[in-house]
Amino acid sequence: MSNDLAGGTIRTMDDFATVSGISRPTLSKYFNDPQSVRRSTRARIEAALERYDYRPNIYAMNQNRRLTKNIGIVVPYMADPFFAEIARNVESLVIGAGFQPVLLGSHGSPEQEIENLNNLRLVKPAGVLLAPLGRASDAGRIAAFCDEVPTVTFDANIEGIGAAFVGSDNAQSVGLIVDYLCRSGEPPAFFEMETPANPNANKRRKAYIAAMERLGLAPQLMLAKGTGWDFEEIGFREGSRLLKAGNLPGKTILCSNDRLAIGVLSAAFEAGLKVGIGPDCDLRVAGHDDHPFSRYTCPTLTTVAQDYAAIAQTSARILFDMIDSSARPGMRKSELFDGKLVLRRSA
Amino acid sequence: MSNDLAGGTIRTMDDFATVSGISRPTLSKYFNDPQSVRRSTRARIEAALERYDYRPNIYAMNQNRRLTKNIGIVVPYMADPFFAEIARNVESLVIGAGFQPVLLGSHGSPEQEIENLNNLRLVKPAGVLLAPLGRASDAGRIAAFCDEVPTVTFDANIEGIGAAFVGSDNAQSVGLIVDYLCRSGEPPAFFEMETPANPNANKRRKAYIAAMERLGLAPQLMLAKGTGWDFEEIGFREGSRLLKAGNLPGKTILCSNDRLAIGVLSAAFEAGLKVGIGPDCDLRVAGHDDHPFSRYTCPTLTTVAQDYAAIAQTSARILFDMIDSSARPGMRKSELFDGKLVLRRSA
DNA sequence: TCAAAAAGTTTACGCGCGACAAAATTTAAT
DNA sequence: ATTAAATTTTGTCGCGCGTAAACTTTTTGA
Repeated sequence: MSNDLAGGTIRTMDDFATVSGISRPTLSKYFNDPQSVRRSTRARIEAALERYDYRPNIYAMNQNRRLTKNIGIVVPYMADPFFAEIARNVESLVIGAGFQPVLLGSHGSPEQEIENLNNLRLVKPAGVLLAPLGRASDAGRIAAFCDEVPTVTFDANIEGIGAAFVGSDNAQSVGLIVDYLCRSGEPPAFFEMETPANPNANKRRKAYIAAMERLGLAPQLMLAKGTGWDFEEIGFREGSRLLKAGNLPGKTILCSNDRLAIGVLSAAFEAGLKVGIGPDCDLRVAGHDDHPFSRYTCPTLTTVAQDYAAIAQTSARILFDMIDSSARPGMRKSELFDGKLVLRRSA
Repeated sequence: MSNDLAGGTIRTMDDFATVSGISRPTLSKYFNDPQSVRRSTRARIEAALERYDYRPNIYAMNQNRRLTKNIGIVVPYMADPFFAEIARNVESLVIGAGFQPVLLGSHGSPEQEIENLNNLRLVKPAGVLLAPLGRASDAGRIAAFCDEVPTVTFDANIEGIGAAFVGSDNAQSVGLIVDYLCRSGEPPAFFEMETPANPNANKRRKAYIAAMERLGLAPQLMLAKGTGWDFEEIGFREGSRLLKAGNLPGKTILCSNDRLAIGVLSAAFEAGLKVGIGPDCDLRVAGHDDHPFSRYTCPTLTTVAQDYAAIAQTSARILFDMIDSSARPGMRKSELFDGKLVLRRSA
């Protein structure tokens, strides 16, 4: 339905200025922030936009701008539905705030993580929401990046890196499930990787020990060999080994995360063990995170849910505030959210 | 170690030309295609690059280029590990070919899918690798996009859309597993969604019917109510309903995809049914796709593996060829790959 | 009602690089 | 060594938009 008053297609902002009757500088203002022009002007622009559906050239737009409207989102492992979900959460907040998300996954590789940051540098992002790999991360390079670009980290904390960190209160969440497990049966042993990639694992181990000691019980650690991000495989393999060896410290296993627990459940099933809370059950298994798949395991997995939404919202809000005030907050903030117990059939 | 011979930092290609002793047009050629300059020149440039680590401004670069080095990758649902994996596969091929991947997920929403294509338009990609939602897709708009941008579709075919399609040969793969199931026990009933979002589901249903008739058996369809992409939930809910109703057509269920099967396995477990191939088992369940989680279900899931790697490589190669020859192939090609039987414990 | 403030217009410049043409240089081939 | 071919250099233009300054119009508020 578009009139070719200008005798051709609308390709440039100048063209659009001509057909819409609005000056180009005003249009420029509008496209950078629709709220920055008067209501009536905005209406006129948007009416014209309906008819001609012009969209500014992002390359020309961003060329002269010191900061773009891009916001980088980096997660350690996109094929993990947990991160895919939280990334999606964050993504929609970024869009809602009028920014353009640039979503990158690190595939569990520190090199890829740095590569992602380098690629982000090229798009001159206004800010970055970074869930680092953790222990494996090249902390020095990440710190250098954070010096250049306002960055908020989430999920995994690397001390001192990023302007803020938002995550879960592992002490609280682990305490919660340890309390539950002890109240409802035999106290749990803690199953985790020997050298976990994720810093949360260490915090959870400490939280487990503290919770047990608080209850006057002896902590029992079960350490799984293996590295990388194939947690189900590690949980399965090492779970099988421990179950077959028959040297379990007890009848209740608390896994450092749900993906390990999924592997352990699979191992228990293979070994012919009945997992659950009934008197006829051989084993109780619990996890941590409320992974999207944890409600379809056999049996369904008792776990602690992280507050996805709050973590996403808070980290995004902190970043937006930094961008607005165009200043780093004096102190590195650290906001932690409580987990919620999710009782299912496995424990 | 960078000398400031120019008395400052290297910000522009002109600066870099000065310090490297190479003319700017030659540098421009190099950055657009390193192979396009003489070997000795390339060496000099790369030596200088080591010292000054200059990187061209992508916005200025892409502004005047008709086609960028961007390649869009769109998958229907990033939180599905199957798609995350195939996306990652494709991504690495794109990088290997010297392009910049732009990865987008459609969150199972046709609107988001179109939005993704619109966003891609803005970055003027050299080409796009698109795994469409399928039935729900806005075929008209996607077709319009494919008119503008060289696009190869994969995973889900929408007839006539895109310059080529690369996927699995559902007739072959379903035939394979139907044959196996019939040979090793009771013939399977086919479990799928009533109105599946994915066009593969329809092809698989037809393939199932054809395979059964070829064997002289009566096809049995089990249709699950529900829409959307929460397949595990649908498989669980509808699986529970069918199992409880006790009106199963038989003792073997072939699911249209692994995610449904994961739900069905969970439902069977809840219902106290033993799934597997032993004489003491109540039910056999098989899936399709070899989903990353299918090796950790209880029991582990017998399924048909799609040839991820071949699909990714072929679709990428076809797209690269199109880009190189800067021409649409005369006929819409359709390449299909065979599935491979993956025998596990569930059937 | 009238002046001050806010918003829009006109004009003009520059960003960093792609693209091209013509001249100069290097390399390859006879 | 000489010529042709390939490559690089010099120089120049323009992409589409951000942005600043000076000016004009509209809105606001007492």
